[in-house]
Amino acid sequence: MTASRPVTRPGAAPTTTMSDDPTPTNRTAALGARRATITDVAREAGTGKTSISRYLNGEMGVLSPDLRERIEAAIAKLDYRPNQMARGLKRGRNRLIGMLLADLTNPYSVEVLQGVEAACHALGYMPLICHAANEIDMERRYLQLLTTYRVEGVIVNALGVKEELLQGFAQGGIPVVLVDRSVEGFVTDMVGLDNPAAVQLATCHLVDEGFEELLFIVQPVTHVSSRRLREAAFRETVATLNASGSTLVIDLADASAALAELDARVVAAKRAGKRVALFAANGPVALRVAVHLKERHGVDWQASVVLMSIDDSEWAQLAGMTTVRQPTYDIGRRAVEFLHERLGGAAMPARECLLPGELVVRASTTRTDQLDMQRASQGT
Amino acid sequence: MTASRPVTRPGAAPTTTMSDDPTPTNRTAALGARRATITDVAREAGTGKTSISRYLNGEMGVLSPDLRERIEAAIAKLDYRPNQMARGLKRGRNRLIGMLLADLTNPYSVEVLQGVEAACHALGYMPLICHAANEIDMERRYLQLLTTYRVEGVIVNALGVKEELLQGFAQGGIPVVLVDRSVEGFVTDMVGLDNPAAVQLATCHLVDEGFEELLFIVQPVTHVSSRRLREAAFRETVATLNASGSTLVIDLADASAALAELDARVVAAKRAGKRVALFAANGPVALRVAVHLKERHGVDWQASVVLMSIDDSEWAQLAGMTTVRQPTYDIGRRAVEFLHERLGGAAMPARECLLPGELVVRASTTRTDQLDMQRASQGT
DNA sequence: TTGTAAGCGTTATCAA
DNA sequence: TTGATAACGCTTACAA
Repeated sequence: MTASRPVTRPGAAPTTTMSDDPTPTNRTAALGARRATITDVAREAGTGKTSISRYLNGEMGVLSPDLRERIEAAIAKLDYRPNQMARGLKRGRNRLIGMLLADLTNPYSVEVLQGVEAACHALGYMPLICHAANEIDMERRYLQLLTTYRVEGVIVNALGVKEELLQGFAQGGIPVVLVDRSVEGFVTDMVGLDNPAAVQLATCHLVDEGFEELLFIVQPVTHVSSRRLREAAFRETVATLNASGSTLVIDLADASAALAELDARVVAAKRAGKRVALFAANGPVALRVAVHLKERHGVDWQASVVLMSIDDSEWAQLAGMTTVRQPTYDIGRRAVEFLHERLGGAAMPARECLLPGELVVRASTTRTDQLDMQRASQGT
Repeated sequence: MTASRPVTRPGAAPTTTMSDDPTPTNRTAALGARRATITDVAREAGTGKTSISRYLNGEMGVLSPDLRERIEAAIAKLDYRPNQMARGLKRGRNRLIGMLLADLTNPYSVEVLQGVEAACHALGYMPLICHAANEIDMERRYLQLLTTYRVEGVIVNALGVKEELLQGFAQGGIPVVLVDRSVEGFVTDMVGLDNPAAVQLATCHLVDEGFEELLFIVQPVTHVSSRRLREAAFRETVATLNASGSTLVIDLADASAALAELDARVVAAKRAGKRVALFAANGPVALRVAVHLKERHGVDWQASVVLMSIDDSEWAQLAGMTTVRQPTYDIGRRAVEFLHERLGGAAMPARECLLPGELVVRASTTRTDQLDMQRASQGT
């Protein structure tokens, strides 16, 4: 069972090319497949493990140039890499940071991830990325796994976690930073979009552009604070501006009813002679709605219905759709920084970092286009 | 420095709600922030570590019901979780599988990842996901890190790795599975799309639909085998069918020249009275081209130019673009299975698993649309 | 400046 | 059926 596992050998590989040295000619060959350990290096360099460890940890001031050279040579010769696991076990910290993502299919997550990765890189952490893929069970399971791998901290883009699970980390002294949304009953650092400001920005833009009936489309707001905040901000802004607007809740897993309702409202508004604009609460909603509108109104759907959204999806440019771009990269970066500060011992009340969104104006909401819209607004 | 890190305390957290028990009232409180170890459990259960270990590893047949119950209770009481790092250190395997992705921004990667995750889950592995974000340095760095964390195997969607780096894994007895593309000079298991078949499928479709001039658009093929294979297959198919077609290389980082050339070729073909179709070698290329065409021909660009692509991007449906959908999920799954077999000791020549793509026909290449195209084909 | 030895949380060996 | 005890690969007092 633990027999030496034969290394992949050429044989009759179809498409691939060359490479035909039959024996593992390199330096590690003597050790078999086993990786060199600190003991091997010590022996090779003719010294003790301590000195190797010192070398590895950069305590150069305390090593004679001679010894240092021998160590360097030994490490190179054996192609030695310190075992992080062992290191972590001894030190009590393994530089691992858990990053739990609700849905990588949402470009938002990928972008946040990029920020997280960059910051981790800069600060010497290794992100242990967990993708719940919208499965609440997966989320729970990964959270357990993270605790099992003894991550030093976690960044959570929550799907449906309950407060208690996260509480477990906090009580274990493992800092938790929430991203995009908070978790009911759990007080901790959190980073995300300044939803009220972003929604206000967008809503004002629509009103400025002369739209008279606004329809905000959002997934079920239960337990997802960012959705709730966006919806609330929409209503509030509409009220403040004395504009006319309503909210439509759509479940992406079963959207037909909501989409029918959407059509109905659009038609009603048009009948009332109002210019109507649709405002999707995030990228996935926007895509779903766009696909529907295209099915209903044809390729030229944008002449009939105006759509904008939060999240600057990659196809937004193609569709010429106005959006609010989230500062995703910074959100990720900031989350890691929060964690880093906590890991450094910072003891302060939970913080909240709300970053501003950026309005990206495109043709969809622009006056010239509205004229087209006017012209074609007869569709039922 | 190692002082007990104060757990996040409410304070004046703005948006969040409730939770105000001032003391950590739960069971682990007595231990401070430290997680319970196997020794703690043994003491609590009034037995030795060995029995706990046996329990953890499911050797139930060798435990008296009584002891078993006590252990169960102790584990629950202390909320004990075995430390994977320590486990791995002792056992020599930590169930970690490295997954190196070239670019998560490409939905292809995310989809493959989903398959990988599912398979890992099923087989009891934990994927350690590394995202090179198109940076060749990152890729190298992550590869080093993976070796440092002693992953049991690696799945690599290569960016620009050199054979030697990967050779290091193989020689260390760590199986490597390549995804989507091979690495020159490195012979190992690999999983990906059956490029020749997929391209042939698409090309035949275009010819069947009556297109007379085909333009294949692909990123620089150097060192990315899948691109090379697709391009070759395109040329071959075109030759076999006695059709007319050419290839255009586009560098997404600096696309203007290629896009100008593209326009020129399209115009030339149309002047010659030929129906022309563009065939993008992957999703990112398709998006770039589509955005360009839209800028050039306006919202109704699809009436002027026909585009299809490999990779069924999320916006493909919105644009009504014909595509070849890759079996991404299966690719990921298969890669893990390959790894699992190697880890189980399977010693056989390197294998190659080429999965078929699926043609998804949409309006862009469909006859009725071509008529529109004909009508509007006067654009310079 | 260098080395010895103890121990991190497990599992494996061996004896009871 | 159970339990000491010795590793695993590393860091860290503490000596020399």
